[in-house]
Amino acid sequence: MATVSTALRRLDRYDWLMQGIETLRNSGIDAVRVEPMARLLGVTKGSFYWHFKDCGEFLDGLLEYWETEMTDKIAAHVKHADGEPQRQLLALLEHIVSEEINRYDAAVRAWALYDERATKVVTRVDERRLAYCNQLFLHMGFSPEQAEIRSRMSYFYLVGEYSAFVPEPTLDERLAHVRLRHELLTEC
Amino acid sequence: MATVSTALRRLDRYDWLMQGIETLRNSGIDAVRVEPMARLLGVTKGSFYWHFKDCGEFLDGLLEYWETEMTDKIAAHVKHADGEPQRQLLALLEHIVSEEINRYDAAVRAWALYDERATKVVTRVDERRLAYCNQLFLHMGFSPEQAEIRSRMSYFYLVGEYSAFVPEPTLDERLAHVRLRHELLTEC
DNA sequence: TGTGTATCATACACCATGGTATGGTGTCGC
DNA sequence: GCGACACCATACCATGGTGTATGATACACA
Repeated sequence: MATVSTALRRLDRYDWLMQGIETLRNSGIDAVRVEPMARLLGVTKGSFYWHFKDCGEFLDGLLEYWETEMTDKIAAHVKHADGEPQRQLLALLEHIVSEEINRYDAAVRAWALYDERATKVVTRVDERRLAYCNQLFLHMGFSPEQAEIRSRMSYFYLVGEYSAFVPEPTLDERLAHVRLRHELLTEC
Repeated sequence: MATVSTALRRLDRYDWLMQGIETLRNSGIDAVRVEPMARLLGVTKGSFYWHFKDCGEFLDGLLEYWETEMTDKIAAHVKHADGEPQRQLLALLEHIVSEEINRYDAAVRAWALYDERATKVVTRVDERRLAYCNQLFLHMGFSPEQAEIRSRMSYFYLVGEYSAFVPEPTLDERLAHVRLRHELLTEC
């Protein structure tokens, strides 16, 4: 057998995790299997079981990656966005919509429906986001009751838009929608 | 072997479909497998393959059942709810929230993420619901642009609430939320 | 040049499932 | 009480997955 030595770069945990994220996004958590991913990576599952003890450890790694990426991105945005809360909210919504920060959200949510570990992670992320949104409305001067309903309307819209199966509007249209929602929720 | 003849009722397609719906709701589409369901039903897969040609036919049956149940329930509600569109919308939202009409929605949406047949069905249902909601706002006198954003806010809130992982409020709280949303979206 | 180590390949045992082929069994009409 | 049929059990094969044990291989460094 001619050992064709085609620039054989060895893989590490990160390569496997990236393949897992991609497979999760494209085909769902039940397509995240060792042997198919090994084929995609051009190796065998011997590689997988070198880097990970078993599937459980791999899935925990996926969740950890997703959670930190989510919180880091939000944190990075929140930092350079001070000012009045009204403008802060608009900037946040525009950022989420234009950056497609929720790109993997649907896949992880579907996963979390039937996996307790994923449920815990998604719950933490959702509660953090919702609490942040709620604070913005409180800082605008709304009553706790109004802040709650308005923050929920802001956040659930995003989740619903990514979860519902309606033809996705263009980016421009979505940005126009953001402004209209922002107007409706802050100016009355 | 003592043939224990424990009131052995024979099954039909409907029994299998109901088991499929329950399994789908409790454990997701990837748990909808023939042999496990057969165990739950106390039979073997011989029964399944008597009533259904294969898994494809079974899954089509599940989708058909879900779609007709959804549209029938909405249609049944719409009928006896005439009057001004403003009250009609409120009645619709209250009905959806209190009847938990979206009980299987999350499971079917998760399914539809990676299955084309399910995608088509969920898309039809979502577009129908959204269009109905949109018409209500148009009848209230809102501009097409405002009707679009308000109907989307109404509907995506529901989808998002069922998809997000935040502690579900009590029924009373959710009904209070419905009234606050309705107020915000119709009275300004 | 030789040795060690990280990394992967290979082979294997084991299990779950889809689908088929065929035989068994209760029930109903006559 | 006897066929006929609806319904299910059983046995079987093919496929594809997890996890393990162990052998190959290249590269780093002496």
